[in-house]
This record gives sequence, C-alpha cells and structure tokens, in this order.
Amino acid sequence: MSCPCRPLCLVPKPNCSKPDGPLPRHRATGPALARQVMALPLFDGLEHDVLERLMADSTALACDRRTLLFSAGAAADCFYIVLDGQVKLFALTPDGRESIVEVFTPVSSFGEAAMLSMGIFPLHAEVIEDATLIKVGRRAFITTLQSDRAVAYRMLAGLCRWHQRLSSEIRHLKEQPPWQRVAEFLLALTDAQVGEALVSLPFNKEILASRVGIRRESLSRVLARLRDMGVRTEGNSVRIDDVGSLRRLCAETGH
Amino acid sequence: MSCPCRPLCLVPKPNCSKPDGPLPRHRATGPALARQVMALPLFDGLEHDVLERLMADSTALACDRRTLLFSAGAAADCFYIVLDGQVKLFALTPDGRESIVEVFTPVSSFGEAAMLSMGIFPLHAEVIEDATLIKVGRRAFITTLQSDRAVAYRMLAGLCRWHQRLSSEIRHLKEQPPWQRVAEFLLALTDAQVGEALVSLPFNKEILASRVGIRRESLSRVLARLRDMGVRTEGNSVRIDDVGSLRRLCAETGH
DNA sequence: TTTTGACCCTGACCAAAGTCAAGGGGCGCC
DNA sequence: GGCGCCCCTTGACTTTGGTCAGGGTCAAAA
Repeated sequence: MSCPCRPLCLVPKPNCSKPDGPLPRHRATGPALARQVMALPLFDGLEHDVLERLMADSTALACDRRTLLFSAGAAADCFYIVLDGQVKLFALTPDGRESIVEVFTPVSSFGEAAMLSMGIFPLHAEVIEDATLIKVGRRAFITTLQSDRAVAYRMLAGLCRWHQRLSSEIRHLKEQPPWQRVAEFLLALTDAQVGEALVSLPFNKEILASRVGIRRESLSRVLARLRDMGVRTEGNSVRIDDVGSLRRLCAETGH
Repeated sequence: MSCPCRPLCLVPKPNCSKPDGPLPRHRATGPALARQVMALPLFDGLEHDVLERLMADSTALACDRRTLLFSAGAAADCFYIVLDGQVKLFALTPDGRESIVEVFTPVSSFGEAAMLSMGIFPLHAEVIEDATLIKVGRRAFITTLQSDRAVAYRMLAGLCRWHQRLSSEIRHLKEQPPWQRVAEFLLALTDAQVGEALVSLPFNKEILASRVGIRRESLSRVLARLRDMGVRTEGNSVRIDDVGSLRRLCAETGH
C-alpha cells in the first residue's frame, strides 16, 4: 500500500509518519522545497537529481494577493507549483463576470498541461492569497525530458499510478460508507496483513476528517464505533487489534 | 467545459450527446475500437493516426473467466485495455489468501505504470468475467514515443488534464451535496453561460446516479427538487430555464 | 390483446451524517 | 494558580440519503 496521506503530509517516503508540524509559511529553500515538490503527482517516483535538472531554470516567487500570473491566450512557457497561499484559475464569461474553474492550494501544480501541449494558457490565473510559488521554466524541463528518455517514461508511469490512486479514491467515496473509508485509511498506514498493528496518525483529526470527506464530529463518532471492532485510538496513536478481520470487514461490499 | 460523461459515454468528441446505446459485447474492430481507446486518460487528446502507431503491435484478446493474464514478477512488456468484461489485480498475502487491489471494468487500462517504469508487474491479473481486451505491446508504443517527441509531451499533458478532472471530482464528492453535483453535471452539458439551455442526458438515470454517487431513487428526488430551480426534466431531455442563476447557486460553498 | 420487462417516480420508514451547542483535557503564558 | 486556546468529544436535534415496497408508463414480445 502507498502512503495514504501523500497529498497532504509532504513526506515523500512510503513509511510516512508525521508531517513536520503545522504548515509553515514556506520559504522555497533546500531540502524542504525538494520534499514538497517530489510529492507532486507529476514527479512521483523521480529521483532528487532528476528533479533538480528538470527544474534547473525555475524560480521561487513570493506573490501578493491579486497578482495576475498569466492571462488566457498567453504563451505557456512555464507552469507553477503552489507551495503556500492560493491561486485561482478563471475564465471570463461573455457578460464580463468571472467564473472560477479551479482553486489551487498547497501543494499542487497547474499549467503543466498547457505548457506541454498547446503552448498557450486557456485560462487566467490570479493569486488570491499571498503565495509562495515555484515557476518551472519550460526549457530545462523539456531538455531534461529529451536528454534522458527514461525520465519521460517514468513521469508517465508516475502519472498513471496517480491516476489509479485517484480513481480508486473516487470509487471509495461513492460506494463506501464513511466508517469503511476511515478504517481503510488506518489500514493503509500499516504493512501488516494479520494480527495486531500500531500506527500513528500523520495529522490531526480535523485534516483526517476532511481527508475522508466527513466533519470532525462525525469522525469522532466513527472512531468511537470502530472501538467495538478492535480499533483503539488515543491521541494520534492507534492500535488495531486484528488487522486481518478489519480488512475483511472493509472488503465487504455495501453497508 | 469538458464532456462530463467522458469516462462512460465512449464518444471522444467534446460535444458529446448520447452513447451508441446500451453497452454491447464489444468486438475490437474498426472505428468502435478507436473511439473507445481514444477516450482513455492515457490517450486523451491524441490524434487517431498517432494512436494507430502507438498500438501498432497490439492485439485484441477474447479471454474467458479465470484466465491468468500475468503474475507478479513477470516482465511487463505490455499493458492492457479492458473493452468488455472484468479483470482483477490482486496480491497474495503471506498466509496464502488473495487480496484484491483493484477491479477493472470497461473502458479502462492497467499495467501502463509497470510497463513504463519498472518493467515488472507488481501484482497478479486474472480475468473474472469473460473479457475482450487489447494487449498493447511495448515495442511500438515506446518507439512511437521516441520517434515523435511531441507525442510524449501531449500524452503527459493529457494525463495532467485528467489528473485535474479527477481531483476536482474528488473535491466535489467531498464538499458538495448531491443536488449540486447533479446540477453541475447538467451545466457541464451545455456551453451556455446565461439564459435558457436545452440538454439531453448522455445515458439513463441509473448510470447518471452512479456517476454522481447516489442511488437512482435519490436522483429522482433531486431532479424533483431542481424543478423548483427551473430545471425541467422529461425523459432524457432537460431544459434549464436560467443557466446563469443555476451556476450561481452551485458556486455557493457548503449548505 | 395481454404479458413482460426496462425504466422511472413516489411515499414511508430508518439509519447516518450534518449542525449547533456545551464541555473536558492538555498546554503554554501572564 | 488562573486564564485562554486548541483539539477533541459528546449530546440533542435536524436533515438527508438509503432502503423497501408499490405503482405508472411504454414498448416489444407472446
């Protein structure tokens, strides 16, 4: 199983434990930068040095609110990584109002598709909350892709893996009740297939709740119910009495 | 807006209307094959002739239930596209039982990641319902990627677009009530930004319900409630009285 | 013609999640 | 210590979606 908190916990290692603490206002420097960027879908599974070459002509930006990053129609010679703050992508409707297509929060990227295919941004992008961004230049990115053929394959492979992760998350959201999603989240934190397991939550309950798509009050109740199934929660450490039987419960379709 | 029924309706054109009818038992031939394959994430946005080159040494397979496609550890010199039937990916637990990691249904693909990166399948694959598959050979695929550099970029771009689609669907599932998801689905069927719009559902209500993650009874109720908001459904044709105001209702966060 | 089955709607009921409000425990700080 | 703050839990209540059962419409088959 892969690390279940991947999109949020910023730690690229599969044996993820806890994040470094509450999200700081990031300064794009050194290893912290690398770890966050390596956690992006686009870079899933790439080595650190490959990453450095890909991002050779990239720059870190500190942007204030209301900064316009690009307009629709502009040449897409870069894409962006959001380390902190928020950026909105929007279109202008015929009658002049703007319709927000997407809002990007840390840590995510946008504009890759435009840069890689059309070469033109189809939407406008504006910073809506003071942001720290990485602007990834096209040149080094592309030349690296060309120079080392395996990089492109591995990047494709990484995106395919992510695609499956997301698809399966969608299925779970649609056909599993919340308590099963919570249970599976916990199970994904351990390698054990049978017997007892001790895991620690990679972040606080508020975030865990939003991760599985419920409110934190509901999460409390779910954890209370799971206690009857041998899942003892205490602070952010959890003991699962019998991993095997819990897995079996989750595998059952429907209710 | 992109065609909202993309994963299911098999019609690659953005101005999607209806599928060709209930899913037939597919025979992998001619244009039908092409359209289905072009609807896959991996091939999103590629032209037909590029596709043909990529799949030059591919073969269509008709597999019976229980056919083992590959075992964990085998060389991954191909990947598979499921046109019909079902295939399970599973691992064997230390104690000999099998744990199903994923089940693939039409139309989807699996094994790309293994083929493109490691070259080894990490799991076992077995047909669990008589299936029509395309086995996409590695050689032609890779040589095409190499010969035409733009293809690789466009494939990467396509996967990035899909990634965003899936991410946004996940967000919707987690933070939007069902009626908003239904409304947004309907809105995505029209290009209109304001005024009246007439759209036709690309498939029956059963599938539409599962598409937005609710039961068909709930969908009926949702559509009944939407009637008060100026959404008149009749058969599979829908009239939206005021697209603008409906969009505004959906844009409101929460409640 | 009747029958059958696919598809859809509706009502009654129930279980579950959201909401609102209150409160407990841990912890740092004055 | 006393205070406030954060995180979490609990209870009461509301809302909503799932479930089950009934029934309507339509078209193709008998």
